[in-house]
Amino acid sequence: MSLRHAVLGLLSEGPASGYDLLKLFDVSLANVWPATQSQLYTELGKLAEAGLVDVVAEGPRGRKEYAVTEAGLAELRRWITEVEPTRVARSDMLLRVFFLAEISPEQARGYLREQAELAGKQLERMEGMREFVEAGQDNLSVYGRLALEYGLRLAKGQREWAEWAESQIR
Amino acid sequence: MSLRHAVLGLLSEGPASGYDLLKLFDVSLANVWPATQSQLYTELGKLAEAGLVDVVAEGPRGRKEYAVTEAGLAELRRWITEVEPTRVARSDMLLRVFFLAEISPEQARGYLREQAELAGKQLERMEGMREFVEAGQDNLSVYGRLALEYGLRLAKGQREWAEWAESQIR
DNA sequence: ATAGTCATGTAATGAGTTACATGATTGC
DNA sequence: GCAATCATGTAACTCATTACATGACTAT
Repeated sequence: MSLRHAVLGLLSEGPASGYDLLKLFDVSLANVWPATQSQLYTELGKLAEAGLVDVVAEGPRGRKEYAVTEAGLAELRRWITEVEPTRVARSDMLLRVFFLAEISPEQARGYLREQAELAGKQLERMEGMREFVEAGQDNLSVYGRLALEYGLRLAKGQREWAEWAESQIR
Repeated sequence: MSLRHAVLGLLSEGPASGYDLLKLFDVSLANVWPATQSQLYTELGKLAEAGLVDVVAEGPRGRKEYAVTEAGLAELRRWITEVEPTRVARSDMLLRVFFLAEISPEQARGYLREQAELAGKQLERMEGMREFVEAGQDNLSVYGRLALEYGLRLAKGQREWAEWAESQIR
């Protein structure tokens, strides 16, 4: 049930339309909780029905602007403080590692080398995001910096691990 | 479509029943790709229908032992070498970080401290798994060690990050 | 005028979770 | 005899992805 809370969280920064949220997801939560257009509109509908958000304005082209309600904010806070984050994060990258015996050592090393490179590329992308996020003064940017730092450390660790793992295979 | 490949991968080590696989998941892939009993039996059915596994024996209590076919192995190898691992790993732990402005600084620090502690506990659990995994000589254990090392590094990094992040909030 | 972007919605499908349902065999 | 464990299967529901469908407004 995290998409719901992602939407409530974004709306807590100010009212927005489904379309706005879609773009907001792309620049902020994309690496943490991606969402599709379809999912967003459906969720906004459910959220409105549950009274956690309200339609506060209608604009051109059928644009509907949503704002989070008090009940929505309460639900967001409850989720942050009282619901335990999911223990396991699925990783099909790591799942493949278990089965590397099924391919040749050269191929296995190739796989790990590619993972190291991908981590490197992601690292670069995130370094690029940094200046963007550093600029913002809104809540999302302030705390987004903590999340970005996590991402940077994760990518570095992943690259180092993949390089080490490659060296372990002979 | 990773559950399918997780099953093929486990069966590549030798024939097993749904029940066996369920236990195997718990001791090997639980932290990387958890699966429920229900999911496993359903997937085995589909896999058999697709010709990627065969029922090779039937035992007491309706036990069915499955073995991976050549086609199944080919599919497993194709998946490892040709299918790109998923880019983003969803993290509702990190998602909450974006919205920490919604709760008090004390609560936010508390949240991060708890994440640090949870990472510490997971670290201990994995240290415990280490001796178990170090003992095995099968393919799954050999490559499982690489995955375990990843988990250890990840947990350490996560703990350090959470402690750092906590210190950033005033 | 027309291309681009803004804007919302639905349908189909696949994947994952929880709960229910059932029964055989084994060890004490 | 009875509890534990072995063993499989199905149903209902939620969540996520992809594709389809439609149309209004804006800038050139």
